[in-house]
Amino acid sequence: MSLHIYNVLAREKQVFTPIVDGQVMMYVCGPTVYDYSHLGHAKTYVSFDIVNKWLRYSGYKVRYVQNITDVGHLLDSGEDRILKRARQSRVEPMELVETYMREYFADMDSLGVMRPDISPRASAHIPEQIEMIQTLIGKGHAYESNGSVYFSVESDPDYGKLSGRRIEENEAGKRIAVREEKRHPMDFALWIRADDKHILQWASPWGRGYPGWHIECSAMSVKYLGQTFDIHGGGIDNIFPHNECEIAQSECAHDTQFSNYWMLTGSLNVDGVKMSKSLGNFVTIKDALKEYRPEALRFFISSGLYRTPADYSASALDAAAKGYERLNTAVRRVRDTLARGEIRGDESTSGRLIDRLDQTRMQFTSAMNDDFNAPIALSVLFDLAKDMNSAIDAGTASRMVLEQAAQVFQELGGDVLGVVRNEAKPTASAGNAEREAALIEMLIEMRIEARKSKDFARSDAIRNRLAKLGVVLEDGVKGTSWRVA
RNA sequence: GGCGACGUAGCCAAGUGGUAAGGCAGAGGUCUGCAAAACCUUUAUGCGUGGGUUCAAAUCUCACCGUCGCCUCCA
Repeated sequence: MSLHIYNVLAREKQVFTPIVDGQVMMYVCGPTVYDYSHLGHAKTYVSFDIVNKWLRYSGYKVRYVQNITDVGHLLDSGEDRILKRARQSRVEPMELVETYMREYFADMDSLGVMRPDISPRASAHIPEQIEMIQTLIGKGHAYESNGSVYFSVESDPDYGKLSGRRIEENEAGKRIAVREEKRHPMDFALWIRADDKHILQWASPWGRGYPGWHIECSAMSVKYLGQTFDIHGGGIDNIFPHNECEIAQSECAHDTQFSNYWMLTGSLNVDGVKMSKSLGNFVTIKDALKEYRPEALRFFISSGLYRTPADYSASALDAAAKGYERLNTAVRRVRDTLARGEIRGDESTSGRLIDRLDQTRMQFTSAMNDDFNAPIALSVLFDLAKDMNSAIDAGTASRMVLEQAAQVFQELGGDVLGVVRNEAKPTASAGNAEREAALIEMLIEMRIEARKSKDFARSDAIRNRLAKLGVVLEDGVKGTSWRVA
């Protein structure tokens, strides 16, 4: 089955056809860096990380652009949110931007999110934005008024096509304070005149000012991806006005389709309402990572569809963490069995397992090709985990089956979904790790001796003290194994 | 008020016409000195409610009830 994508523009799943065969040009709206990122951001960016990785795994050459908004994003008070925070913290605006941009990347790195190919900053693309605004004025889609420039929504018959919002409808229930400089209440700012107190300001043909929030995405996407590109992503909460305005600006400036496919993620809710900065009901990624492994957070995100809203709760995350443990226990057993060479099966006992591995790849592929259905993809991995556990228990898995299973878990569960731990790689401190392993083995031997002489008090003491150090002992039919919790 | 989603087991969550994936929790069992882990069995005659279409509906349609998002800063 070829890749199908739910295109918000058409409100249906469509066959994905890239503009250039074998190549995907993708833009995703990035964060405004004025504070720590929370799990809502994690949901969106992990979701697109999976999209990005699946496209690459499928053989596409991907150029993934995600902007960093560091100017122009206004509060409803009309104040720039970056400037406000900078003033509160008594730092330079760009110092604030730098701090939280680094934090954002650090959080994404922790979550195993592959960095975008280009992370353009709005403040570094002022000339491109001015140029685009000039084009729009030249074509009669924008007008200057009192040092600011507005986009004329009435000049764009397609305005509202993404969100399904009609200009007339909005007029009836409008709650926006009408600026007198606007011709139409729905007109939005492309360029905003700055007063003297405004620190972030640039020279322009209309005097000193700064860009509106929406124009950066239009200007930077055309620069790095072209006038028409394949996929535009973001959170559904930005469908209006932000995404709608991007389309209007770009299509009116270039007279061609902006993005062919629109993918928008569902919001992360807490007790039924959206997790957001303004409501204060958010959990930062940093705090979440103190309690849960990054793979467990990705497991939680992957257990629902990217485009439906998810509900955050401690119990939902706990359940995800346990599911993650079970899946990874199976992966660890496959790896350990291989590493220790405890292979008891051969080709005569593992024929069915070879078929299961092929089946796993096929089912995983068709799930991901069906609009990146990660929950189904995850369930396919669980089915394999169960079969591999059984095979290892029964001693029917051959070396080839174990090796291929390890590879499937690594590629699909690790490289694509990021819910499987990477195999421990040898490091500079590998010598210490070997010594530690030898010491643990020694304690296990001492415990076995104690158990043989029915000295369970002593055997339990060894197990308990190791457990306190984070080393879990498990007695199986083939002896005692250990793992780091 | 307008626009858009959604309502599936105790919880999370897939499934969009052919007879309900997966995870968590629960119950019983195997294994164990006891645990842990794993495995086996089991847990929705039913998918918000009521009509309709169909041989067949969680899936299509209509109405109603409920929840949420957006319309104002948010991924």
